[in-house]
Amino acid sequence: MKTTSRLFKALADETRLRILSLLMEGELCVCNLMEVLRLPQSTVSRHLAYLKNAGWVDDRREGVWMYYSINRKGSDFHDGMFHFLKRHLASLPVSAADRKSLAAFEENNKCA
Amino acid sequence: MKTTSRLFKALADETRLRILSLLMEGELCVCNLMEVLRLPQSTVSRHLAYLKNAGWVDDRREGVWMYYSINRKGSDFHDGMFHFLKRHLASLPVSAADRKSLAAFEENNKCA
DNA sequence: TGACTATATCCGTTTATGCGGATATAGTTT
DNA sequence: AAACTATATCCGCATAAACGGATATAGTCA
Repeated sequence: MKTTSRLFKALADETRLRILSLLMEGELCVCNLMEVLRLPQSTVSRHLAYLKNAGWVDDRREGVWMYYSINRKGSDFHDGMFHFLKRHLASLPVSAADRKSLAAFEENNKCA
Repeated sequence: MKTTSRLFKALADETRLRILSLLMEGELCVCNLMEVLRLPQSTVSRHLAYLKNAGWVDDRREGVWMYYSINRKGSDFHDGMFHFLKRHLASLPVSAADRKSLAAFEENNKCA
């Protein structure tokens, strides 16, 4: 039960929900997230560490960049919640706006 | 999005999850919850107010007693999450123990 | 009305969480 | 190795939550 509440705590923050929503499109590196969220790097990294710790995301190093993605190897709880969240978050205005600004940034690939 | 994170915050606490799990069996009054959770009345009432505020539970007065139940008139989000939670929480040891001690209390109806 | 009971709310204290600049780490390039 | 870049972690501060005893409220019964 304590574990369950910890998993929910990770979802109980607007920034982290925005991050998850963005990652549902595919993996992203920290710099992409910084740009879209317009938050300092330490803040973004902290939230990512929180999400990783709770098993929501996975990371992968590629040279100097860290790519984060939704963790597909989580528990049934993770899977079910992820599926549920995907539909819900997609319908929110903030998600749409974030996706849009992500697309703009990716076009001229500022990060690489 | 802020709304969504608020809804998750309400679930991000072990005591509140235990309360929800108990209410999934049916409505209960505050005194029942106090007994099962072994927590002071102010603490239980506070958590119930929190859950009600987030739309997770509903209340009903019957004389001097307040009966709380899962709110069935919530949003799609509430409904979906409730359905998901029901299966998950049921499988946790704490839930089983709480249900057991609730049954014991209800047998000699201490509250009424 | 007054005593009693169940519950809600208040308040001061403690604990947890978020923040972001500063610093540390790790990989890359020269 | 030295300079550079991306990311992680540290640290002090500010805000928010949880706690539970004390008090207020609302209903009941005599």
